[in-house]
Amino acid sequence: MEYDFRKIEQEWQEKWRQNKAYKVLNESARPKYYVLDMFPYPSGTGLHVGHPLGYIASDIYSRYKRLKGFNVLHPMGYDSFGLPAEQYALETGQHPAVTTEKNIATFRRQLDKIGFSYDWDREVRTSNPGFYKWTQWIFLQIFDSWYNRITDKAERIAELLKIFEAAGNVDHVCPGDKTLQFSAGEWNAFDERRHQEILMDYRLTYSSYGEVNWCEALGTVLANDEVVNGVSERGGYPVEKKKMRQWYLRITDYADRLLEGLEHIDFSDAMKEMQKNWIGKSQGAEMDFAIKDHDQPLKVYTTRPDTIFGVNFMVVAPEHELVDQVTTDDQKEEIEKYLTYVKSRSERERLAEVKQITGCFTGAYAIHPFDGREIPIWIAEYVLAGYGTGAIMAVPCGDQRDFLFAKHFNIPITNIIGDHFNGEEANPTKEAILQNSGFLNGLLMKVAIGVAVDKIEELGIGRRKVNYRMRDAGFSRQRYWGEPFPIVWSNGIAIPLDAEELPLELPHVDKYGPGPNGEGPLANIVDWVYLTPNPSPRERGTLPHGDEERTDHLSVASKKDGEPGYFNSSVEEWKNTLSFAKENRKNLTEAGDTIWQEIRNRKIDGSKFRRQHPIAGYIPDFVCLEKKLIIEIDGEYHTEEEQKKFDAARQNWLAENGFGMIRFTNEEVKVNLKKVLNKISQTLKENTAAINETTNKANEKSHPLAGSGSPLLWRGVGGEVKRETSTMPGYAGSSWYFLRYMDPHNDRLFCDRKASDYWGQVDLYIGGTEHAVGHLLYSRLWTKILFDLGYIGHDEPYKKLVNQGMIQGSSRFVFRVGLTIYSEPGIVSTPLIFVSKSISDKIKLGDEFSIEKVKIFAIKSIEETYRNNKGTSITAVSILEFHVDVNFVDGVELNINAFRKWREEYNDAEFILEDDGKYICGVETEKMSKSKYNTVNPNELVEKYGADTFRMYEMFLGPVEQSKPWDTKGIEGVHRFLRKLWRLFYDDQKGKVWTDDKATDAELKVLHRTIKKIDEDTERFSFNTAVSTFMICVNELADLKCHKKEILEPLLFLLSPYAPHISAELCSLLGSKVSPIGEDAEGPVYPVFNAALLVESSKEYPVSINGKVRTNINMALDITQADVEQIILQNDIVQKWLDGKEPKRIVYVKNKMVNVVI
RNA sequence: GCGGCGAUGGCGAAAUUGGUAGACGCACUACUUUGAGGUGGUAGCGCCUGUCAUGGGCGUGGGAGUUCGAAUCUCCUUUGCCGCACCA
Repeated sequence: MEYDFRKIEQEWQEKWRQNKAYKVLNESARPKYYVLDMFPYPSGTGLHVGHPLGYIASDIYSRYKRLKGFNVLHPMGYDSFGLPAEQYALETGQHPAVTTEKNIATFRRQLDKIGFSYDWDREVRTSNPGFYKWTQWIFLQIFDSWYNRITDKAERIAELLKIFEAAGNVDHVCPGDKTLQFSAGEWNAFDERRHQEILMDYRLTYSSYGEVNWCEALGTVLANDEVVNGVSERGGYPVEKKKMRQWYLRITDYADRLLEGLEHIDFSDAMKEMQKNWIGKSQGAEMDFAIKDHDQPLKVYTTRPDTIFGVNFMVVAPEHELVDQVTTDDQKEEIEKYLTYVKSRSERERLAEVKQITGCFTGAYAIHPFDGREIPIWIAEYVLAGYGTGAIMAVPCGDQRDFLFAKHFNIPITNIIGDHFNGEEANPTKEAILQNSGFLNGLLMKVAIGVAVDKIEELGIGRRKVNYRMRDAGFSRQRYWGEPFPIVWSNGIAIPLDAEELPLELPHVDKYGPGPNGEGPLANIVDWVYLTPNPSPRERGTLPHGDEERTDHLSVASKKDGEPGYFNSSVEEWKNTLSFAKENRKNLTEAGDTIWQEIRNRKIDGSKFRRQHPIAGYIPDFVCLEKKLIIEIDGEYHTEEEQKKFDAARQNWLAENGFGMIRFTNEEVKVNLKKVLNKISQTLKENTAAINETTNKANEKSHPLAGSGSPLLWRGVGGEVKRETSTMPGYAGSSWYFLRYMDPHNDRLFCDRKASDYWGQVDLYIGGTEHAVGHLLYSRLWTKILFDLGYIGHDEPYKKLVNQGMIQGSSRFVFRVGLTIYSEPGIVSTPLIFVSKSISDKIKLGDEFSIEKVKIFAIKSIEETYRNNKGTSITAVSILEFHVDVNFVDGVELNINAFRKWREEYNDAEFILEDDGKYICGVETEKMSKSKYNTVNPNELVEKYGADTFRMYEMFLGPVEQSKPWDTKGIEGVHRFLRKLWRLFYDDQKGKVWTDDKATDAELKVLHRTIKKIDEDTERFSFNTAVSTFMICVNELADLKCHKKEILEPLLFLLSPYAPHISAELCSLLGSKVSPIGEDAEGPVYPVFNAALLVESSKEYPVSINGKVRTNINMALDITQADVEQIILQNDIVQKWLDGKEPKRIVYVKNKMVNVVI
């Protein structure tokens, strides 16, 4: 019986799927364990061998934990919102939802082949409304929160309101505007708009104008971590600074807690270091320098207040607000010139020319607070507006940049550190004794820092200050394929949707181009954006479609109801309606006029009524848009039966959209105006409840206007109401997805507290380093906020993080000959010639002989093509390198035939080979990528060797955390091992060879050594050594000719996490009572190590002379020092090395070794 | 410039606490199974040197140090990768 891995793997995968072997429940008597992979972005290129590395590692660990008796949560999903799908849509017109769906299917097919133990019932996709409903919901919770510095946690905005009403903001500095101060009285006197503006400056997600990273090519803003060296991380497009309204996460409020939290989690040093760097906390002082002939001081930030007497000049950022004010008339021109120059330079140029020294003197002087010196104020690019105060005190003897600047502009340098400064370069030491430093003279700099700040604070010219490099994270993108913000704007105030109105679904678009004014594609969908009933074309902004093809909900409704006259179906019709309405206003009835006089100018309840204002294509007598109330005065026209029918249909439609209507007859108005007005006032008050009801009804029916926001909240705001048209960034969904896995189908909450309390933190998180400061930081932030708000019980999402290394591709190159041809009679085409590695090397080195050889070869080829062409000569030969698909290369030898077929133009290519007739390719290790033709498809390997082999080989390559080049060749060794294992059970010739015989001590020793090692290795993620251990074990059992079930069955349980299919098959053939997959286990089924079996009574002690091992001597393990000495000295080899001398010392370490020192 | 991580045979690597450096696998060599290829099996395989044979010297990027003993600890240095970067 052969090891037919294809059949075995297919059958078992099918079986596990059918009996839901990997289903995980939220309640269990067993302890929980949560193993998580970073879910993939489903890209169009599918998986290469680098992707599954982490998945295999986590799968092995999950299976291992399961066998050890844990209830293991091991889910998988897709981060399916994102830029690439949308870029693809822009290029091809295919809807991102469609391509994403397709890509996911491909991913799933590939993943399934590898035999993972995911519970697919818990799958999440960030682009599913069922998922992003909760992303939006969490966003709203964050929106409704602020950071209380006193309790040091996020709290609800309602709490903040209470504080403001009672005490103003004296205890709570406004993070958005630190200068803002108001008392309770002032607060209470502010109007609603001012309230909302101030609250926005406190919210943890907020919208504000700010400098953003704008990427023109991508048509969107990017977060700081998405910009690398001045270009976009994706695509490498230029990024510029631009002022725009954006949403932000106030992550800076959490800087300290994010920093502090790192102490309690198990991340690699590198990872922690990266996060620390990103947060960039620095301790220093902020201090004011008076400016000569000027009221306002210059505020600077420094981490080295001890160097205060070494200041020789001040530098402020070119963008600094004081520049304008302090520049003297003499310098105005120079400064203008410099500012123009700075503005002309893109971010990229600035970064590229970091070492260039530029700057300009403003003509102004600051006054040194201690010695009264006048210090010139300069502006220079090297000071950034965004950090600290945007101004520095320059100490050239201690700071290299200041030093270079001083040298460049011939500014004198004060030395305050004596011999530590050599005049050649700055010395940033803290160990020097200060000189020329007034009251700090004679102090060690380290000590002087504190002394200086104390003095500064005492004089009231500055204070201790902590600064962070981290900025608030941009949270909006001018893009389509992301979560829509559950926010509507009304007269500049952001109003959150009600929870019941979520999810706010992403509307369908046909075009993905940007909207007007730098807005995203959603801005093009007028009907979706504008919630003001029946907005005018002016309100709508631009018109996306041609007039004739405009088919919005209004016209749809009109067609449905068969009311051609009442609803607009085109702009033309709308205009008609409008002019009709205008006409109507001139011809008010008597009753109408009576009412109008009573309700105009917000006379009733402050509600704004309009008369004859077109709405939903019809023109009611009066309408209050804020409260969605219509008043009709029943004229004669409407008494006709036919018109009554229309009225009913219309009223029905209006009701569905949240409009209430009250009607009066002309008589009523004339006879009892007071009663009529009372009724209006009454209805305005009551209407809110009715409106909510109708809105919900509309939602259920998924009317085009469904989810149009809560009218209740618009009260008192009025005016144009439109949706936020940005979408959330890629990291929104991934900031909390690990919580959704715990309770994936919950439609009442993002995750039940019971579920999150049960599963708690992710015990093991495996993924790449590329998310160090993006996803990992943001998800830590969201977790902390959700914790503060009481939705979950832990404030760090991941207990332990393991970063898998990158698998690099091993690229292969071919060397094409580049020829410069001189041709007498006319043009000849260049022959396509490829030379093998050694020849190309020689040509590159300028080896005359090889160049001549190639020339002759080329001439011959040309002459053969152009028979009589004798006038051709070759003047120069060069070498061009091209990536060649690694699949055409066996090791380094090119398969010439396959290569010829690769591209049409290669069909007739000629090859100059090595002496042994082979074409040898160039080799280089680089990132695995389709464009480099060095990707290896895991499915081809699974097809050829099986999933078990593939899994083990990926692990065998080396430590999971290390980057390493892929080499397909080695997979044979692992495959050999699995076949060797199989032969312990079944032999090709003899068939079944396994027996029920009793195991010997030697065999048990082999088994238990293996159990111990595998257990330890798996526990510490040393999967490569575990695979070796399996190999050693099988080699030893084969040597012992051991075919005993007693030994082999436990071995299969050990192996099962690594190679589940073969283990399951062999266990089944052995007739095992328990599955090695662990699906039916109530408790641990993992083999238990029995130390007693490994106890030895003696050991081959290595004996070294002066540290070099010379022989081995077998001695009892518990032998004493005295006995050792006696035995050792009798040994021939030791005698030989002693050469008659007495040993100085004999070191004996029990269970280790013996060392004789001569 | 700052920070982090590494450097061990032809290659991927192992050495968990300072205790026999190179386990395991690939590649390679020889033999064997087979008609042949593949497969399977046996043996060899760090470098240098040497023999009838036991052997000897060197060796974990380089240099110094601590130690009876260092791939492992300390200092210096070279170099590679990764991250941050006019961050005051």
